[in-house]
Amino acid sequence: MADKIIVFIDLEATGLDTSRCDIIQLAAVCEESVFNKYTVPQQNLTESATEVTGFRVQSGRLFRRDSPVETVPIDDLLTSFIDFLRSFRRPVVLAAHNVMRFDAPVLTRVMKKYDLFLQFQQVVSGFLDTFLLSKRLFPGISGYSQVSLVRNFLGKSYDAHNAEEDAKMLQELYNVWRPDQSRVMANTFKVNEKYFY
DNA sequence: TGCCAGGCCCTCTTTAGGGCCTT
Repeated sequence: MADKIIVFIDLEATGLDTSRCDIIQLAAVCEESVFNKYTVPQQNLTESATEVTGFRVQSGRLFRRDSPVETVPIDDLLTSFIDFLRSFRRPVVLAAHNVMRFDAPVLTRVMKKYDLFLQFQQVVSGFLDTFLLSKRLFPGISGYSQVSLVRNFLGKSYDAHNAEEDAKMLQELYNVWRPDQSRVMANTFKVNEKYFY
């Protein structure tokens, strides 16, 4: 684990169905390095995703809360994300909240769809699930959503469902928690193609 | 027509059900 570097990520998507949703925003944070890109999804957002994320597509353009957002094609987003991860020149562990139930299946499926999974697998060694980690670290607290964890441990509210802000807050939480290596290892999972979606 | 994610975890469990967490 010592040779690895943890990159905190978050993605916003058109819905919760990991077998078919499209990525809208992908963000990654590692100390002061930040990656954040948007793409126009190919399918409509579910009603709840529109409500929760504030994204909508109109005339082929992406808007968040009525402000236009600069976008790139999805394959550009994915390749530049891999380039960003490769720039650390160390095996990367991608950390996200509930990553095993959402971000990992989506990322894996989409990387495979664009023939980028092998490249992805070459730079990413595992996924660290901070949702599972937080439940092990702090049993019995009132809730484990990222919003409630940020409120309880950092004492602030933030622009949730903006992937960049979510990733930055997750890094702050992790830095406050300072979990020992055995806890981190126990909640880190290998990258493979067998995610259920 | 009517449905619409789904695996993990917990417990008033195991011949099961419901809540959590992600968008």
